[in-house]
Amino acid sequence: MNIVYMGTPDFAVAPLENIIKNGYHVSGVFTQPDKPKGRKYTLTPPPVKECALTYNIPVYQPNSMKDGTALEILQQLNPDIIVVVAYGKILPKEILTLPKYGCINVHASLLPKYRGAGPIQWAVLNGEKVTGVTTMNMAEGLDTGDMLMKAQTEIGENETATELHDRLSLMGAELIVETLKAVESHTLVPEKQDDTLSSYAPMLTKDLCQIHWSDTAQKIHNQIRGLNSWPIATANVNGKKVKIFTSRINEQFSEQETVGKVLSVNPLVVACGKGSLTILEIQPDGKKKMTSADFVRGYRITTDTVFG
RNA sequence: CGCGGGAUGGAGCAGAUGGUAGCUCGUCGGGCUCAUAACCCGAAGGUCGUUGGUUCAAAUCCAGCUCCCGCAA
Repeated sequence: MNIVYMGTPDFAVAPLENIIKNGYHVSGVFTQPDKPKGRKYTLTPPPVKECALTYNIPVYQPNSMKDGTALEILQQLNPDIIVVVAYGKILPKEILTLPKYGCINVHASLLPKYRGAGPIQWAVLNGEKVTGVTTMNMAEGLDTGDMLMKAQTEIGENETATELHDRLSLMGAELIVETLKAVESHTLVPEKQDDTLSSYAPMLTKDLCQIHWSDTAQKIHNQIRGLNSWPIATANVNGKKVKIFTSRINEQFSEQETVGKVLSVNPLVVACGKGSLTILEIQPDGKKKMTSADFVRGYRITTDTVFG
């Protein structure tokens, strides 16, 4: 089977590799153009590109999928199927219908829930207990295609979006290969999505970062987990901004405390609207990430300190 | 040349107006405890990122360089 793969970030690397390792022929990889990154504004290739190059697979990075050049390339590659994993571009109908078996996509949620660009993070932010990956036949709508296979997993109480991301990436890698095998043996039974159960998970923005200590400890904990590793939940201490990377829910100290007040310094515990949070990893503005113990020492945190 | 913060013993930080380098920890030794991440006593450990300049004298002032980080993309 001749496959063209489309994907961009880390999430899409494992699935690509697993497809290759299972002996499928990947004749071309589409990925987003290199983008300037970091303070020095250096042009950085997307992870999928670097991966594809190590396997000597031709890489294509069109700016647009709609101007016809992508279509031309695809016609030459003549894939039996296109596999799309977090590519980041909408495919026009001409491309969706080009391959014999169409385009299939791996999405990091149990569809129809969490359609969109941020399914993993939003599942954590909302405190979901279970999530998974879904493969589907791509349709013109965003993540609305008929579902092919699913795999589900529990979200750990303290699991961060980063950790979940990595696990789902591996699950997606397994599931896409299973799906491809099923495509070949024609044993798939596509299942329509129930649109009434759907929800949308947009890309994260920095508006979500600020912690409101009047929220429940559970909600803030979800916020911290879900925004890790980007864009990271933030708070203010003694007039300085800090990023909070890791926390644990603390049921004790729940009542009648000023919200945001430091209840304990070792370990560092902060009062919330309901319950309290133990802070484990924190990063002051302009500094490196450090343990809360180091933070308490260097920044003179006492039980009179109040987080804002 | 996008904006800004920073580089001080193993860790995190203080060190206005230049003149013996400190704090909270950690480490090592000892003590007290049935015991302890607790407490008490003592010790070791720093070319103050790098190069040059100003000065009788610079961690502290000036310039260049390297690296780290936040914002913006």
